[in-house]
Amino acid sequence: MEPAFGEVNQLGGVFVNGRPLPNAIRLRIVELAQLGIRPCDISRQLRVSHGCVSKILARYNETGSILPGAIGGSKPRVTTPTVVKHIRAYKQRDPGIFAWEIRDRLLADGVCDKYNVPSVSSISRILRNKIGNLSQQNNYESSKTPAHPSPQSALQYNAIYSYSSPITTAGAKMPTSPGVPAIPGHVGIHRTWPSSHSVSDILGIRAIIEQQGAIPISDSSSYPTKVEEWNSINRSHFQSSNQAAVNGLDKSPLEQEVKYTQGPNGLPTASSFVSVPSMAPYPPPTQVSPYMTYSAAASSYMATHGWQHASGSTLPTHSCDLPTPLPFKSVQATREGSHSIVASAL
DNA sequence: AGCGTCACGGTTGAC
DNA sequence: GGGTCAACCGTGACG
Repeated sequence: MEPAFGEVNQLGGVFVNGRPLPNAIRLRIVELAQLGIRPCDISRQLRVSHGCVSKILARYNETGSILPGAIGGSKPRVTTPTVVKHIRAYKQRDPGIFAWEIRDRLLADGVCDKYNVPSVSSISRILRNKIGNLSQQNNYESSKTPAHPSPQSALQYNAIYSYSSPITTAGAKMPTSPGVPAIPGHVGIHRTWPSSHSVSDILGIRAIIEQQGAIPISDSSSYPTKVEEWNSINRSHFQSSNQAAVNGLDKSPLEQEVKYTQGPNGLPTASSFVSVPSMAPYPPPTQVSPYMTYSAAASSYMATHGWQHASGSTLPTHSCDLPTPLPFKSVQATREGSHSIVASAL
């Protein structure tokens, strides 16, 4: 059950333990950093722990994505149907083939790479469990018919198992690679950034005031429900969407966040309470309700149609990427080593 | 004072 | 349907 209320950190900010910060806040962190605001100031202003700010910025710097990683789930199976299909084909072609030979062939044929090739024992298990019957059947059939595997049966098999790349198919939940949060090209953020605008603009103070009436803040900044879906949503929306999906980042996630906002009792959840006063650089925590923690700006301008300047001009729609790398002194070597693959994809 | 790092307690989702 | 496990999360504290 989602907690209706988050906890309050030392800075007076609200967070939900175990859950990512709202997209809007994450985005704001990156924005502010891009504007040259020091992480410590970002931390205080958004009332997010500096460790978190550091982590988000480091991740952004490394991957180009502000999105959190995929939470939950299991490692990707290496014995995908495609792999099984190939193993089966090898076995059919050469019933005496060894598991290690199959493994080599999977690599040689490009079915797998060194990172996802099944172990010999896995292959043996596949041979035993999934292909054993077929082999026996083939043997049985071959005893009745000339000893070559029926092309037809192979076709049938392919018909059953053929499935295109999970990524290229719509497979929304098909993992790109669990643990890989967001391939920047897909998820994140285009490498363009709004033209220069003032801090107050980007903080959206005026925008909040002006637009608050029309667009409930709570619609935007609440916690995401399924972060993992963001990626697929981004994938599907990113290129096609010509509306102001906030930077490719995330109109859809924001829409999902709306769901998250709705607590069981109808009360606003963590980040939905916002106040303009909370935009003050260092509002005294005692003054501010914990539920005002997440400043309005990010949420509200995220909620509006595109990143609207106070002037009303809409910022570039795919603007979540920054034009230049953030001025980091170092890139955090996170424990999430798997992300380096993503980073290298940049 | 600012920042990187990591233990901790928590959530999530595939298996 | 529920348990397990391994991924992730942000906080808070330490250096």
